[in-house]
Amino acid sequence: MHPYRTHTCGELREDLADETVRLSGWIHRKRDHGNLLFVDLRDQFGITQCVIDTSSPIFSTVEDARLESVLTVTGPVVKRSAETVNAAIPTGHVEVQIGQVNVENPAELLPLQVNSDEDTGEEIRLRYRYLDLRREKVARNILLRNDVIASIRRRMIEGGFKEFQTPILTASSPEGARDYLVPSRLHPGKFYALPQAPQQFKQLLMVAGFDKYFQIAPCFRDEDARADRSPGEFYQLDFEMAYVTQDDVFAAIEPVIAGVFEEFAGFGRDAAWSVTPTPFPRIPYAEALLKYGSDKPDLRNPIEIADVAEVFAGSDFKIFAGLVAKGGTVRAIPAPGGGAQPRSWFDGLNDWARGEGAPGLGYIVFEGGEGKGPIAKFVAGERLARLKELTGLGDGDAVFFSAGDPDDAAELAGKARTRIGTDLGLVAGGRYDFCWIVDYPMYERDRDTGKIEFSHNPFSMPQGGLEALEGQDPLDVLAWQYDIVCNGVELSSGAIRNHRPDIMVKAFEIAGYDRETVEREFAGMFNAFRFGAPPHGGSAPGIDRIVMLIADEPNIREVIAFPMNQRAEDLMMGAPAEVDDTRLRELHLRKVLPKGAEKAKD
RNA sequence: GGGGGUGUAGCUCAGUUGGUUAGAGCGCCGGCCUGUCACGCCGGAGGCCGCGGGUUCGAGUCCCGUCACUCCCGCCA
Repeated sequence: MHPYRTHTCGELREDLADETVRLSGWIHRKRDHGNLLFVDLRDQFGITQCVIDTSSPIFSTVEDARLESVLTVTGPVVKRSAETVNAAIPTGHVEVQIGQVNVENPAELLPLQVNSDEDTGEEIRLRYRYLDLRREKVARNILLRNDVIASIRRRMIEGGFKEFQTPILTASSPEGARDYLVPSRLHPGKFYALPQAPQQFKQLLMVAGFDKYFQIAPCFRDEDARADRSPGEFYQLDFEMAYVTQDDVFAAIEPVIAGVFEEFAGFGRDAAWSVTPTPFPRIPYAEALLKYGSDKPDLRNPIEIADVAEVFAGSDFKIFAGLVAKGGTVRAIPAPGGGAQPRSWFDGLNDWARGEGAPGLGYIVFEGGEGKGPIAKFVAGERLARLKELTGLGDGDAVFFSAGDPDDAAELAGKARTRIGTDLGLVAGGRYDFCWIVDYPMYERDRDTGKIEFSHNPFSMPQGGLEALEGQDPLDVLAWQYDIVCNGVELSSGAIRNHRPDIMVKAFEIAGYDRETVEREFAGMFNAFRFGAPPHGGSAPGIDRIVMLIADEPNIREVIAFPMNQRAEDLMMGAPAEVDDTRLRELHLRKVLPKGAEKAKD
């Protein structure tokens, strides 16, 4: 007989009755009746009830073993009587009569309760992650992650993509985040950088003649964390295709994404969530900003923002009229059915808006064919009629206003849209609503410096090519750049790349980089593009976020086996850690500077 | 770097207007219990109330500072 097990803890059924089996696992729970003891033995596959009574000489060995100790038990499978069947678990029709036991590893007092789903503080969970991972919910998420990745890989390979590995120790890349640096021992004073994404490598694979590339790629960025953004490292489904248009990229990846979501849409739920059918809707960036106040709109929220500048232009409401006259705008956020809300709800939204740095949120309630509320008296007659027309609202509804500089007004309107939709219970549940955001501007003006900068990836092909860059205001140039968004979460961004050195030079020149800088900073790619580069494009959906959405988890740590905390520390392994001077010297580094010294000039 | 929230037993939390001995559930230790499956019953141990300072006759509670964790902004696709 195998020293540890003949079956798993999820495997035994009635047909094995009277057979002697051996199981190994953790003590999930004990029920001690004094002369009769039940032990629930758990492994990845399930839980099996084992039983022993005082007639056995090893009774006290089992009784003394604490929860989460690892046991190997041997004994006959016994069919349970009808009254003692536990229909709640698959193994509930049988139990194992413990004949022999071996305590493989006893457990000390636990810092967290494995057999409970009660919340435990993040710090303890991460410090004892191996115990946290024993818990049903976390373990299920991590297994889901495996299944999702396996499904993605299968679908990509079936789609003709080839999987590649690209370097981890590489040069700083131009993504815009801080790099993680690794000092070189062989080259004093020089550093490798961990890749923020395999961006240049995948483009170089296209130049190399490989037609469809993909990789479940680790990416490293030294930036602060968020609930949906793990610090330090994360994984992307990085892919790239040669000789493609934007339509081709969408057509290739949509069935993969939609397919994976459909496959797992029932995860942990009574009913499967619906998934947007392909092709996913495409929303131009400018339209998204106007209608949703965001380039990652949650389409489960039915509210659509309207531009109502004309309603207030030249009106007696001098604040808005003045803003419009100065080139500002007024955005209306409809609140269908909002008229039924108490005054305190309107006041609360106003307080919230002030907390966001806005002067407030003006509003009008439609009632009995007229407008009510603090600013309603300024919007009467034709203006009121036009407002109703633009917002599609009527009696019983309310509308809020966000006014000011178009960018600011759109942003506040977007946040208000989310709040109002949530407050009024308008956001649909049980759905994965996908869309593409397309037609991103190539450039934007930095609000502080006034300088023209790349708005997204500098390697995107401008729509219209070189002519577009030469012929018009750079701020009007659109890029072949796109994001895929699901339920308000940005899953990826991608682009048709700029594969022409002449257009690259021009594009960077507009953003203030001379030819020499481009040739030096992006040497690998720039050189490659001189030797026959195919038109190409791709994208890189975030693996962690896909799993997060499928698992319906609000925090990315719930779908990562060993995440760092918000301050990018691994509490379990003790990383980052100090190193001794000998090792620093070997790397040609001197003792570290005291805290705060990074700001000083020397 | 900035703002919000939290910090009380091993874990999750309660703790009234500042009041005398800081509680509960789970876990742990001991006792009873042969059909439970979140077993039940009885008893027990376990507390720098994050840390430091202050106000007060008296502080878990109020004030100031600080640290940790977390969420958000900045940052980052």
